[in-house]
Amino acid sequence: MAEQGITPRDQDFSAWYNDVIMRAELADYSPVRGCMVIRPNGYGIWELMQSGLDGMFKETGHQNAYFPLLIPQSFLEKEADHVEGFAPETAVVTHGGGKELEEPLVVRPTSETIIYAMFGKWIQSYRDLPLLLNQWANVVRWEMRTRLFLRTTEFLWQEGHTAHATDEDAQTETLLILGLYRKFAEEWMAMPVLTGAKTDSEKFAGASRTYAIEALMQDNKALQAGTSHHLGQNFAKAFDVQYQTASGERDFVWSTSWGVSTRLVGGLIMTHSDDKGLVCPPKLAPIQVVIVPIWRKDEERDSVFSAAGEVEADLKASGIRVKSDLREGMKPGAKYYEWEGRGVPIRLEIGPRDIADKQVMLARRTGGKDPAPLAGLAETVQGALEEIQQHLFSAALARREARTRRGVEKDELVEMMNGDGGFAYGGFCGKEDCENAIKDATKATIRVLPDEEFQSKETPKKCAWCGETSQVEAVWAKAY
RNA sequence: CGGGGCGUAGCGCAGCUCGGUAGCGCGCCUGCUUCGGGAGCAGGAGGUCGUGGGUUCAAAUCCCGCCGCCCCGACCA
Repeated sequence: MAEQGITPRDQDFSAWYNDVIMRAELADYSPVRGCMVIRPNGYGIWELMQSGLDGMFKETGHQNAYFPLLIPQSFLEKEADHVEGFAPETAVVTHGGGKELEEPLVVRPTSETIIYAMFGKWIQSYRDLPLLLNQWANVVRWEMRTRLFLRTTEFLWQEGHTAHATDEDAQTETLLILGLYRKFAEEWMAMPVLTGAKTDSEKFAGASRTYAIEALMQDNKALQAGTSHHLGQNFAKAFDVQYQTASGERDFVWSTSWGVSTRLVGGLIMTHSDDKGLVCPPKLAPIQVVIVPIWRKDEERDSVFSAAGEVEADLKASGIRVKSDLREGMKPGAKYYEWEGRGVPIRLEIGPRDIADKQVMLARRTGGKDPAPLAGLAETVQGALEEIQQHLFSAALARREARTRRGVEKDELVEMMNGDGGFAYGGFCGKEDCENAIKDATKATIRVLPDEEFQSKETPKKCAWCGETSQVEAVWAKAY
């Protein structure tokens, strides 16, 4: 046994999750409590996520900017709900250069406040709107309990902040981003998500409305994978961000904020990986193809290495992220295990027999191994990568649907949430009392009030808890 | 902060009950033989036993304090 084993999912999902991260060398615990080190394999996934998302933001007219890490404490206190939500979890700098600061500086838990302070300077006219900014940054939230990628004290994310002339424009923006997040989750991460609005009790501190994408993990718990907030005029009023309209009046801007974080990496792991280690969707795999040469004698090694080099160059030329594993003194089987653990989607084995037959063996991380002719190999591999991407999405979608129940009433909701979990659709009267009662009884929360596309054909008539008239359909689940 | 587990070599652990010169597996280094699913043999390097105090001729082991980590809950992206 070369390395320690991975705890099976059905034995202990949390242990499995940590084992996969360690085996794939995605991250490691750091000397700082609650903070992780993102290792090259994990950071490579994040970089690909960044690049995919960044492209979408720019295509839709957003620009990147950067604001300070440190925020005057008084800024955070200007918006009542915001301070209430974030004050308990901030890290505060009280000293600098050996002296106590006149005003403490908060390490940003999110950047609304400092950004609106600047928006106030930059926005005078309706001609300055919309202002569409995004920043890639780190933030700090002093959480009580942390988990690698899912909740760390410091985490990496992007936060978009936009200002608009009208409520409608801000609403359109909020939903545009929600749609981008969904597209990214589904097309890049192969992770199906529900979209919808949050209830008041789950919405962002300071927002008028919060929308989210929610995914179902393999342990049937939900993961909030991204949020998009309509902030109304709350922050504009707190920071006095006004503009002059075309007709000459003054008005506060309407604004939005939205973000996804390194938590997405955790979602990716828990959506696709198996008991052998990470399974990475090809679009986000830092290494999409690994070439493992096989040989006995020296002269075989030479010819196999040269064949591997040609295949590598061929695939690279087609834009495939490929690596040759030329390490000597390591048997092929050992390499297979290592690359499987790291989630590389495709492995190409090249030995003397393959060279003689003008082929390679193509093994998929998701199962199956077949010969593939050298002629047209790049196209074959490209096709296989696309199939794997598709297959992962379909499998995840099927898993979610198998764990989804619609039209649940009290008994089924309780049984499901206290049992195997999953997404439970049911009627909701809209009262916070019912929401809380369900949470107390099952630890489940309303993940979203689903968008039309996800709503049930038969609209629930009664609240799943109290039985009174339902105002809206809700989706419950236990969540990370 | 409450409950549970744990700190001994890079990693995973044994040793602790009953005190007496620190051990195993993996990994690492060197060499030879191997190589189509986790290689074998030989030699070798590597440890203030989390930390501070106490008991003792003698502490990884017994006693007291502290620190840290993981898991489950409350808080949350």
